[in-house]
Amino acid sequence: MPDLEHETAAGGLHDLRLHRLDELRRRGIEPYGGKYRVTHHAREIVDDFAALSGTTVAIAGRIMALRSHGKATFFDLHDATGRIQVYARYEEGTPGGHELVAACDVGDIVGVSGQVFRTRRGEISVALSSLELLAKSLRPLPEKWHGLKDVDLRYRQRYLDLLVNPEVRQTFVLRTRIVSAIRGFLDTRGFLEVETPVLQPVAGGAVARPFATHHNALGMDLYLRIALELHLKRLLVGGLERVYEIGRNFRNEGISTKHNPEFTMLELYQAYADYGDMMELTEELVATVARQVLGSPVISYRGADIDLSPPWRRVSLAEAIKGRTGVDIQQIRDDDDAQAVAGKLALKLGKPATPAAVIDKLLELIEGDLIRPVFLYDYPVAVSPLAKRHAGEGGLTYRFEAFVGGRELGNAFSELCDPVDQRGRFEQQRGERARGDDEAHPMDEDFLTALEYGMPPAGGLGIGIDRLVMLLTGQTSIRDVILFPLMRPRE
RNA sequence: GGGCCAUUAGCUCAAUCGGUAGAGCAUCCGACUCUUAAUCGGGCGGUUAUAGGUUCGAGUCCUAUAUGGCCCA
Repeated sequence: MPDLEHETAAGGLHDLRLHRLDELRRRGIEPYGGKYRVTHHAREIVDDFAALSGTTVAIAGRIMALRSHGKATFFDLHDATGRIQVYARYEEGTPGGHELVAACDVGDIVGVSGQVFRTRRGEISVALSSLELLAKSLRPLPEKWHGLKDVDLRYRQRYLDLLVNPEVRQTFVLRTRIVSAIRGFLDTRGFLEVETPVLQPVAGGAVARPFATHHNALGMDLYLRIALELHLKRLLVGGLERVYEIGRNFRNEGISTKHNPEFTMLELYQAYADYGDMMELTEELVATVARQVLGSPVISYRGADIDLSPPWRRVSLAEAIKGRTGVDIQQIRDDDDAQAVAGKLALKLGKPATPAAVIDKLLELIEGDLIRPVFLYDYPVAVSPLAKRHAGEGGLTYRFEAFVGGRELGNAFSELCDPVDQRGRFEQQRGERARGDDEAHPMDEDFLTALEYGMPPAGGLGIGIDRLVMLLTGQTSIRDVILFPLMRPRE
């Protein structure tokens, strides 16, 4: 037997509890249980106390605090619904149960049955009549009062973050409810949820660098998808008129408070609709989800109240950029124009000064000011290789982006369904790539073949789910709405 | 990719001008039959992220590295 008086360092604690594990087994107590028949949860017992008082319940959860008074012990049991206090009392003649209580540590997962009652101090509790150890904990939990604050540890060991920081748990519960609300909204409007490939020979549908991988049996290089778009449009060709997918995209780019290499997008396509319909759908969807999940279309974000109720303001991209920077993007027609503007405003592009690059940069400059919901519409063809050309305005497309809280929330357009025009756009993008823009859209012959069979005119919409969750939960970092954000390995 | 900041006990944090590394919680031992951040008494726990350097002396100053955060690209 180790010297318990002196075996209490962190490693020592681990050894100590391993030793206790052996002790328990030696006494015929298995510290890792199986099925436990739970009859009630903490929340129910508190909510239905009047009905449950005096009845016997079986609950299970983790011991998060332990207050031992010699022959009486109180502990806080946490389950998925909340916290309930358990009261264990030493009774003459039944010492066995009490010994087991004494063997419990903070962090252990136990099943308890007993009668519901209220203590003298008024706390609704369960008076323990039997205790079953379901999982012994070998490591100390983070501090009970201050929680876990070290962001590095919070992301790397998210389970601890969830365990001790209730507001974190709440954020992720909201995330799930938001996604469910979106599904409900779309399902009732006749949209069909589908799944399309993550592994693709050509990664298209967006402007981004893909992750590359390899299929051994086929001896074939593949990419992880960067967007859902091109496969969903193939489904429009196939006669599915309203489809959507909520799926993971992968982009091989830097990490920031707005970017995680894998993130979740909603994309939906509606045949015979246009980008005006997509604006209405966007504002309706976001406001409905906010009402369902938060109870109100007015949210508080970074100290500002933002009303998400439709209709949202609509401003052309050209007006928005001109108003803020004085630049008329209609006048940026070729690389010379682009270079002139880039030089005049001292834009740092990081890639060749093409009209597309300069317009992207200008948009980035004004983005932070777009707090209240707004649609910026009619984007140039140069930055919209998959959107239908504007009938009236040369060089523009029927495309918009939605902004809320200073961030892009969604991107939509009337889909380009002319296969000849689409081929031309891809050729154009190939040119951009040849000039050094490795994010330019790749040629996709398989997709063009599909278009050549005839794709109905359609409106398409993409919404960044992580961004939407950030907006609705008041988080300012994408890592706080992704359970396990990408981290460099430690050591 | 660049700049700035952080890294001290399992967790949350102190440490004056460069002069003996501390506290609370957790943990261990003891007391205690209605406590709830239980309380009371007594202990254990540190290569101050890592590797170098300056100095009589470094948690503190310098350099590099690692990880993270914020800002910029």
